[in-house]
Amino acid sequence: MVSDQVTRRVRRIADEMRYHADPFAYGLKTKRSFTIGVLIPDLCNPVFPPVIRAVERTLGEAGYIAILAESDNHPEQARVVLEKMKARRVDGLILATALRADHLIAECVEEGLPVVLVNRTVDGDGVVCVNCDEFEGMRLTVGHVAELGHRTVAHIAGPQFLSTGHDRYRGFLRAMHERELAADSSLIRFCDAFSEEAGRAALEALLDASARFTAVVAANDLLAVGCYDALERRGLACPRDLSVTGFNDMPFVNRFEPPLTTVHFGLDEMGSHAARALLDLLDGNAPNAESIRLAPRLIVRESTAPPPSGGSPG
Amino acid sequence: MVSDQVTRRVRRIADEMRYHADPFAYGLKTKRSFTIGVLIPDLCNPVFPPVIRAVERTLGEAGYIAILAESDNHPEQARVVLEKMKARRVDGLILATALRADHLIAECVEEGLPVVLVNRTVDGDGVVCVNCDEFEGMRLTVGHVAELGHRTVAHIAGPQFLSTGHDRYRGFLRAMHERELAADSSLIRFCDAFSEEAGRAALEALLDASARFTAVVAANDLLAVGCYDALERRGLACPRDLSVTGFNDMPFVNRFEPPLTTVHFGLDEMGSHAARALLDLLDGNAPNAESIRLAPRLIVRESTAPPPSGGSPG
DNA sequence: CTGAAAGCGCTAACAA
DNA sequence: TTGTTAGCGCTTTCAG
Repeated sequence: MVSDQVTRRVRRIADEMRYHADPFAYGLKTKRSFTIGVLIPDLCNPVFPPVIRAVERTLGEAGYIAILAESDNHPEQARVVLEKMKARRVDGLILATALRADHLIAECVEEGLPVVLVNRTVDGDGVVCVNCDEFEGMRLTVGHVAELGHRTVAHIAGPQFLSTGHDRYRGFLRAMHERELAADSSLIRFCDAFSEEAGRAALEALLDASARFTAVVAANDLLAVGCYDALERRGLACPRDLSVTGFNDMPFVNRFEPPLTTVHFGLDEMGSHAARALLDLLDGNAPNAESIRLAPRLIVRESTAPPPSGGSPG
Repeated sequence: MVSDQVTRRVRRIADEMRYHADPFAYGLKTKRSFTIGVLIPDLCNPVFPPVIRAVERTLGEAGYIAILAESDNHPEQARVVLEKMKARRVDGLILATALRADHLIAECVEEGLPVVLVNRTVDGDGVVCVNCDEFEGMRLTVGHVAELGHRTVAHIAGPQFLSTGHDRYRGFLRAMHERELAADSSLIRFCDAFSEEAGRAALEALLDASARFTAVVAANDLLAVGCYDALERRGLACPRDLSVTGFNDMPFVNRFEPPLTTVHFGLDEMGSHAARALLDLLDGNAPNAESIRLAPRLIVRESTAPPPSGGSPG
């Protein structure tokens, strides 16, 4: 109802005067903050920066900003932080911290707060998730070590209360079965965190036990580099004495010693998908893809090799 | 004027009812958002996560939240993003993107918006900076390679429009002079970004030139790993053919091949100092430390060794 | 000392 | 279609 030209002129002058609609007044009236809460376990895990970056970009293009917080892997910390975000009147949430059975999420959903999970899923449905196809990732990994000639392969599993830990564990079992390899339960160790420290401890425990194995499939890259540490402490070499694989292909693992064989998927892609799904929710549309599952790809580097001929280190 | 007991009871009931003062109404009235803008060049540079984490923690304890944005090393992007932050009515700014002569910062200061620079300084004064003692870092580095027996040392310098690039360059020159080593200008290459790619290109250029050198001091870790790439392309080995050093000791460089000799300083410490300085400013106090300079420490790892006896690669 | 009311800068509903 | 106004939930001032 107003000419384009006038619109432009007004816009220009508004810019010149550096006028911005006051977000407080706007929000007070409309209850919208154009702010999204993004909750991750740990910023210093190199997996997250690429996804956060993609999330912030995608959100930013739509006029939203993200407020970032870490849970430090503590559910009670997650609760505190979530409460703060709600107090800040966030319009929606992107969570990378979800437990498999997470009442915090159920709560948000009940309150009608749009939520998207990234790199996590939750048991049951009703909440949009974007993650990697963990089963396929494990199939690729196990296939690779099997083809290298490994028959006894160990698994350093992640926390089973996290979907990534649980799905990769189940994926490992299934893939072993498909390859007709025995998944000896004494060759599986569960970690209570996705950390280098936990990975090191788990592999040391495995090496201390009498069982023999020539390859170890870790549930993520951090766990895998923890395995490097365990090997170093024992004076063993990777991949000469033991092949190790990771999951995530986080930045820089290609430069590690040895460069890590791992499962790659688009971390930035994961972030932008998640943000877009949330924007859909925010627009009141059901997101066009209910849950998004990214295709993984195995990146073979130098941490895997055929098994040593003279036996195993275990 | 109200009893403690009553206060507690009210607090408890408010919590139970999940009452939160509305930030919109509060902000509309008071013009305070309890929000800080944090601007960094690039989230995927591993230096930043630790500082951001520390910043967010410190700010969070004081009831503030951070909104994070990346400039992608583009001043015009920085301007856009800063404008958005101002539109969001941030109470203050923490900038890791400052140019040495940055009118954006001058502008903020004029507007009375509290600003603290982190890992950057700005020419002249009037703005609080927290960074590492770059000169001392370079003194440590040059001292180390000199003591290893290197006489001809090259420098891959960072962008000179950034204080880190400029100060480390000057620090290199000064340290060489102190060691009575010639700082041959043909052995110095300037990069226009702190990136692996720029570091690789710079070292390749140096290797292509006829000058000889046995060690290269890179202005940061990313540049240093770029040097690794250049060496690999030429079939040269570090440190056998060439010693290389970095700066920052970013996470995981200890796992690189070879583990990088580099200058360490507390990234988290830098972040918390910056946040605390900003909180001081916000409280109307002049920050108790005008500008904070962190002490560096050299971490000797395996990327440096005595010079090869048979000459140099250059 | 306590309680009422104005007003922050917007949007949306309504009246003209 | 256009202009006016109530009111969002706080803080702060001012009157009681």
